[in-house]
Amino acid sequence: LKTPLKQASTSQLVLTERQPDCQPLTTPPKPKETPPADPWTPTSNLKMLISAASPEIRSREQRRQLSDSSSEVLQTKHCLQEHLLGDEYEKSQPSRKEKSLGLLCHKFLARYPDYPSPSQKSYICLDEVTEELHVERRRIYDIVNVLESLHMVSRLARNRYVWHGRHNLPQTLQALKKVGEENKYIQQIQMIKRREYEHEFDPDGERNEEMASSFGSSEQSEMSFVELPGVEFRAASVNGRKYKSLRVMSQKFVMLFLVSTPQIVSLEVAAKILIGEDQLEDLDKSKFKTKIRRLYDIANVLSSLKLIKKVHVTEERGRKPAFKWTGPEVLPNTQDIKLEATSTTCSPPISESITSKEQCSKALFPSKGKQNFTRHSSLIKLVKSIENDRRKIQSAPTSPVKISASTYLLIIFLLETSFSLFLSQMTAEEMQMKCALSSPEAVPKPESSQQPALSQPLGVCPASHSSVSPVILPHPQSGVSYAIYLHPSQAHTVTTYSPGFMLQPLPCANITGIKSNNSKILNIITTEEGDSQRGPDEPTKSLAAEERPETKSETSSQRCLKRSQALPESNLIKRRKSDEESLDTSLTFFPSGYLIPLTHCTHGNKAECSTKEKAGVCSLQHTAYSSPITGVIPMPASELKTVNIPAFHITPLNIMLSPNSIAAAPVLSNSCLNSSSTSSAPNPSSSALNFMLQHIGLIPAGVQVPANPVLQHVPVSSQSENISHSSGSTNVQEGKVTEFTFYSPINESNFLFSLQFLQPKEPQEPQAVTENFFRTPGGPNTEPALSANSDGTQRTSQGTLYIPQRKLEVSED
DNA sequence: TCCTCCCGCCAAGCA
DNA sequence: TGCTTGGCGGGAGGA
Repeated sequence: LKTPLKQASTSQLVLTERQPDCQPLTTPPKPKETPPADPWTPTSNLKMLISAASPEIRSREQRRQLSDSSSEVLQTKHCLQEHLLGDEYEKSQPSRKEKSLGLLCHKFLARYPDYPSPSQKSYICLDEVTEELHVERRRIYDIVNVLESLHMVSRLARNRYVWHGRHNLPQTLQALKKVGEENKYIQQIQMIKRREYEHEFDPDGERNEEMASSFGSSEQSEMSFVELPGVEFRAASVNGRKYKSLRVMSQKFVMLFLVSTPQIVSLEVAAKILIGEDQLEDLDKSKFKTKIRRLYDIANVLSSLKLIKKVHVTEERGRKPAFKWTGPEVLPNTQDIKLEATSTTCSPPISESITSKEQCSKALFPSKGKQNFTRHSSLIKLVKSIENDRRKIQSAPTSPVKISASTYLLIIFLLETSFSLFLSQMTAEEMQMKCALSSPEAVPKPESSQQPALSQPLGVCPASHSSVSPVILPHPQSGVSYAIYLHPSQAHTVTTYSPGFMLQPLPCANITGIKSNNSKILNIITTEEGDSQRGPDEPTKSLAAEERPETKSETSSQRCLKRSQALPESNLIKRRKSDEESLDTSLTFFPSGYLIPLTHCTHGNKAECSTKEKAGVCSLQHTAYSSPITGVIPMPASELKTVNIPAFHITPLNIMLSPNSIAAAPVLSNSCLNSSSTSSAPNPSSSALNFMLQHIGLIPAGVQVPANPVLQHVPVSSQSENISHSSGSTNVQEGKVTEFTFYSPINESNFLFSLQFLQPKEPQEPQAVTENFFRTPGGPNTEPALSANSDGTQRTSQGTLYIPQRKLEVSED
């Protein structure tokens, strides 16, 4: 049994990639030709190893020669060591980088083909490897253990492993994803992030206790090595150490990527989850540090396999190392994979008919048997057909459309509530949250009829700790705006029913990957993902980073408020994908979503848009329509290309409306809008609250909930800097902001969201509401909301819904 | 200063 | 009992 030979092209590719300055692999020079007097350089050993990986020297004889030469080189090294002074010798040693596990793994992988012939088994002899690579066995174990976790190798006997290559990788990843879903890793991630967020405001809170309960007992959550059928697992030790082994850690680490959306996992979160599964009560620094060390080891190997890539996630608390999944996309299981676990405490067999996603679906949306709604060409045709029908309906003379702010808020709240319920497993009592709405029941958005037909998308981020993020954007063809609600686990089978709204799954495998027909009107809502795609030198990022205020002495509520004010500017800079390069980098982040037409609960007369539509200026109508699937219009994937959805959003919601919108609101007086004093702020109507609560089923129809006392009106003096940066608008820079801040009635320190009303210095004439009621800031060239308007006169008339998010940037090293 | 992770001790367990 | 395997954490290089 001999170590199999690696294909020449592969080894050269891998090694030259890692060592771009090395020579093309040719027949290596005989080591004997190396003059002994040559100084031992840090790269000489590496060059020799590269030569060793060359196929030309793969014959037994040549390998023997190489081995001889290696020993000679070692002798030379020792000799050199004797003759050199200590410092000189140390300097002559390979640098730390050149001895890194990642590079070693590259060299290791270069020895074996990615896809070995199934008929010919490849064997790995550890002694051989350690000798040829000149490393300690210990290091090889690190590599092999991680490879074992992916079933790329398996242990055959002492000192001997079988090389499987990447043949098993898709199956393994699929299995790991499934197990990860069943272990609710996504929820654990969310929980940790939520705890982190809350910890900012409650540093003395009983964090561990809550976290322990969220993780469940360590026994229950303990999971051992995930095996594949046909890949025998023969760990050297079958004691308790196995459950802490690098193999299991590696698998768990990979699971985190596979269940996350986006597939970025910070080391901190990963370590906490791994610790949490072991012994949460021992969550001390040293243990955390150790986990981090091991994760680095694993990450190095995974990076060498090109499964992950290191990035940095910058959020408000600083820059954190993280890794982004760059491996193959793991599609949802189409057939159950029988997994075997070596632990009795492992998850139940995965062959159960009800998958995690289905369970999620049922938990979330318990009714209506509709399930899959697969995006298919026929579906697109159907959508077009429906849209045509709707156009015909809408072409009838109607009155101008008014969009209710409560419609938006209702959606936001509904989504937030529903998903929070599911993800955080809120209690029923918590669900009785009395969330007051300060907004008018109908806040029309004055808008010029000359508004470009294809307007800005609207970004909406839920208020807190939900793992899904809706984005509302107009639908140019249909004239209806939609909330796109993305499921973090790429749910593809979820169908929901909710009073007044229907959520339609949009199972786009890659919603950002399809070229838009109207890309110029689509804008990026900058998110963490968006940031991650942004080059480090892009101005928006630095702008956002610079403008983030930081005051350590502020109180929690102040921080909340500050966050709510600061976030828009830093995160809602819309970004337009103007070239293919940027498009490419935006791929694969949001594989699924739900579309929620915002036609429900429109108020006032319908828009008379037949003529406008002909003129191409009024294609968006927020009118109720009655198509065969009323209320359910899948968003063509082409329009989703440039939409980035925030994924981490333990985020306050910050809604900014134009004063003109407010002016048109029947229940909000101008005095309120014009006032920046707390005393004069009127208590907002509770009708919107009742409307919303009824819609989400928290209270029966007819029951009225009084205006919520937890609503706080927070006057904000001219936050011109915030506003101007976030919107890019110049004509609101000097505006006043009246802000309503919503707190949870359960925990008043729990900031939910804030509603800000903008009043520019020069009031605009109230105008008829159009589809462009809400806008996201930014856009093409970072000012899409403005640049979309050709005349620029409508900017102040456009209501703006700013969705702040936690400051979080992802940068790649 | 902090991140990153090499390095090797040493314990568990196998042959 | 020697060897293999691998958990673990000190501490140093590097950013």
